[in-house]
Amino acid sequence: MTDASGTAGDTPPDTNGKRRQIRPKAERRQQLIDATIRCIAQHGLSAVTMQMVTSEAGLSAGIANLHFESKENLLRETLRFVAQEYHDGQIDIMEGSSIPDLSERLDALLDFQLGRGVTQRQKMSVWFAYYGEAGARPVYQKIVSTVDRLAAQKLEAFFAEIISEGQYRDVDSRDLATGYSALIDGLHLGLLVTPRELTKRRARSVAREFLRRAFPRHIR
Amino acid sequence: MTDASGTAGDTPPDTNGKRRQIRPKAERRQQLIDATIRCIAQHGLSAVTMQMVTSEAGLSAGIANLHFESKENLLRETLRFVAQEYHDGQIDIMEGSSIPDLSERLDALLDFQLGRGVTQRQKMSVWFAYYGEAGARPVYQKIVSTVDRLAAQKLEAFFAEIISEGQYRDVDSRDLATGYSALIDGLHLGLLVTPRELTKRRARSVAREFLRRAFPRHIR
DNA sequence: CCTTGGAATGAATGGTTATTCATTCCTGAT
DNA sequence: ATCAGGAATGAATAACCATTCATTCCAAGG
Repeated sequence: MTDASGTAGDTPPDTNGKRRQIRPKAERRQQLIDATIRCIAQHGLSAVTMQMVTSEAGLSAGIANLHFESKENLLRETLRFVAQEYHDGQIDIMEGSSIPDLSERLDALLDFQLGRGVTQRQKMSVWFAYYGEAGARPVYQKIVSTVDRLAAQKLEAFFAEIISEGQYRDVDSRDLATGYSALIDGLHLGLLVTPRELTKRRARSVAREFLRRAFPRHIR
Repeated sequence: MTDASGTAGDTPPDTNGKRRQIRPKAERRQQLIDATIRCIAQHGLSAVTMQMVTSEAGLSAGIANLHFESKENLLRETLRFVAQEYHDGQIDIMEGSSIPDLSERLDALLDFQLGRGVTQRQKMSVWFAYYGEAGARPVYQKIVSTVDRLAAQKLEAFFAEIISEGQYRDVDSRDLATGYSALIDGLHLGLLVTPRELTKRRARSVAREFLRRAFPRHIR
């Protein structure tokens, strides 16, 4: 980790080294949130300390309390960020005028939900760490509920479009959306806890099968 | 909670009061595990302290370290207990010669998985609290994996029976079992985190719908 | 009734951690 | 080049917590 400040040049234009750096507030906050995510993934939510986070961010001990008022605040904002990121991604795809074909859009959604970005252990760990605490912390429940509700509505509307286009009978878009969301959550859980038994490839195939049974004319 | 020791009798046969009570080792262990479950559900895994647990159990501070060597041990044994209980219940039903009819057995399984016993907030909270930490703690992963694998095999075999009896085509029992398990997990998660949006009744209906689409001649 | 093994207690201990704040020293404005 | 504002630092502090163990006292056997 000791980088090359080498011999002569003492103030090179690069941004590394141990010199104190002053950065915009927003940037520091994000830097700390990112570090928090890594720490939760690596050590588990219950083992995360402020020292750990600030050290992971490469900053000094007191800085997290400077930018977030308390540890609780930092954790809350970290959850908010992860939840937002996930749901924004989903909604972007579902509203997406970028992909006019419904079949392709369905595929894109599946790709996003079980693809590289979301199923990185890091993000999944954070996700479920908070879920685990949600039963006891109304604050967490509220954050997740808020973003979740919007995503659920969009998904329901999206499924309704597909049902209409495919003339599917005996299918309720709301129940189907709930089931699909639950299935995806459950698959994420499986990927996190029993990666040996459930590979990413098989998770995708299982989810695809669910959709195929509901929308046979839109999948495959 | 102060019960009727009433007036005179100072050594009644009841087990209450504040008097020091000596009990078998196994009983104390279970008492502490039960208290741990209640504490995790109420305060969240990361907030549980030994004081909290022993006080909840109505015992003295040092007793948890006496019967379990450490806090880590207590938490590990608590997870093992909850995992066992859940999977034993499932397996009992699936192996159940007590219910010969496959349709009825399927219903019984659903009843168990989304019925009173399992979906009590207490048990769900504990379940997901550990899942949240599993990403960072191989010990937890192992405990869950072990019981999970057995239950998954039984479920696959059970589904295979149904597929055979119903002559269902284009259905893979393994993928279906994985999907069903994931769906149930996801529904539990929804019941825990967003109880406002997902009622127990609707969760059951969603799961039932999944099974009906796979085994139309066995459901309804 | 007395004795004794060991279950249970709870005050004390030592280690850990969130938070504070006096000090340092970048950085942009003048 | 100088200066003021405030971002960043990190040592100090106070609170908390798991664990220990000397002491207490229940209960079974004699």
